Amino acid sequence: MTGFMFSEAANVTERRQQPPALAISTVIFALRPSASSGRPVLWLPLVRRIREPFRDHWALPGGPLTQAESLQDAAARNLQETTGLVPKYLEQLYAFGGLHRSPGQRVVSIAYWALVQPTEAALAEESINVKWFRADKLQQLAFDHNEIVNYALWRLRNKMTYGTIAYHLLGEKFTLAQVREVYEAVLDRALDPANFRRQLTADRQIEATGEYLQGGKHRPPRLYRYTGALAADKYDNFDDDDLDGKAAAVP
Amino acid sequence: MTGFMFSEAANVTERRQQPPALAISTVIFALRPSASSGRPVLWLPLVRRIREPFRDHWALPGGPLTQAESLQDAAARNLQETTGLVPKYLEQLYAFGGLHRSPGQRVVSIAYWALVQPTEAALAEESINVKWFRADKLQQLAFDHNEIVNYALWRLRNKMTYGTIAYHLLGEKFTLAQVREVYEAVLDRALDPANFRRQLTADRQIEATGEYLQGGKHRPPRLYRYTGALAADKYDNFDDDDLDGKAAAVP
DNA sequence: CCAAAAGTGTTACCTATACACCCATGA
DNA sequence: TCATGGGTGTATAGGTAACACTTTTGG
Repeated sequence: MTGFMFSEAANVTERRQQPPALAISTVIFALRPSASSGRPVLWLPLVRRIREPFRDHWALPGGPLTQAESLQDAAARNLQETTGLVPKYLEQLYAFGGLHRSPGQRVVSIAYWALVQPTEAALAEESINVKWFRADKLQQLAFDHNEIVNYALWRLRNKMTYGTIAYHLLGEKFTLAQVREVYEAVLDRALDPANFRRQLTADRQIEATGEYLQGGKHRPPRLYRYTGALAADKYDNFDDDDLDGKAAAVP
Repeated sequence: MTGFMFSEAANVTERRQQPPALAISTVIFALRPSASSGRPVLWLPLVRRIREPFRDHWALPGGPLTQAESLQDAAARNLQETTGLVPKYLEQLYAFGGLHRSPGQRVVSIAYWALVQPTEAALAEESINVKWFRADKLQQLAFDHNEIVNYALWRLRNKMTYGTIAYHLLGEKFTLAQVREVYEAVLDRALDPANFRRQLTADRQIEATGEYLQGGKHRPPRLYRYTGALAADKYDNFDDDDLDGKAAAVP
């Protein structure tokens, strides 16, 4: 890089004057059958950086926050532009605001994480600059994006352990064994099919459709449907419509 | 306000051009014995706004993000300036980024929440513009700060239910009954003293000091100490589960 | 001695787990 | 028919809740 010291000095000056930039990053998870075992594995899309810093490194989809959209909307738009998919689940992850995350101007990134269904069409939407990777075998990413992904993975496993989130990685109808495979893929451990089945059938959010999945090698399993509220916990969609608000008294 | 329409028009123009401002807000909880029952109750400090918008309304402590400090540091500084206290617990809560939180320029607030010990000195540090209020009886606050407080309360109750967080609201030494009172105050329900005791004594992070609390009316209880890790790691607090918190499923 | 909180013991119940076993289907 | 995953039954362990009971102090 030419003029290295000069531009560094310029950066120092900029840092003192410019406010921190605000960006959105999104960790997008989907399941894809492993080529070897056939079991589902977590994948996520990354974009290749086409300019400095970290040129040619892979990074999370994202970008600066546009004026006209809420944080959630910005994340959803990034996701749509990158994968062509509409997420079944989208949640704020964390605001990363360390001083030296990015060389040059200071950047505060608000990270989101999403679950999308593994439509082949979507996964096929790759290009030279957008590619899907296995979440458990990531190379060195740009900025602190490895840490963001790790935190998202931690959160996903947590929700998978305690909450009801697996269905967002599946289509409308699914077998109980498919749900179990999702749990096993994310938590990376085997689960007892008998007990797992009992837990799910005890959950009233899981409803038998009456249909059966045909075409398998063995006894056709029942198809189920998730009837849990996809919208509106009391705090959902918080960012969109709201009272006016702003930071408190400036000291 | 003179020139109202003119400045409104100016604001609209500004919105399109300026990037969103970044601010930090902090919800600070402490326990204080209720005047009537003597049981501990949650209180939090608020600051009076001395300028528009929401002049003379009460608001969360906070301010714009200074260049030289991380998000966590900014929150800690706000807290210190407002209460004079150093928090025993400080964790990121959520980034609020709705479009119309603040009249005028758009503001994205990264909210933190903290637990501090109920030193009288600290609670006495009030002024005309800084005052403590009961967390369960708040008036209408500035901006969307009521919702931020409500979310912080939800998170506190959640952590109190599943995690080990009550000790951060107490001093170095405490009786098991005091811990139980904290749980009862936050969760707002009675707990069985016998079973509660057993759960805590089974926890290796709770350690008997060998001392006894004298001066009570009845049998003097043992004093215990919390030996769990207090230090926040570099990501602030990663043990955040958020269970089914701010989830937003997109239809 | 009495009141009340500290602290102990016991039991019922619920749920997670392990695992034996039957069922239904494709090949 | 056999292999295999779908699906059911059942015994056990560990933890939680309910509550009776004993202990220790101040008044």
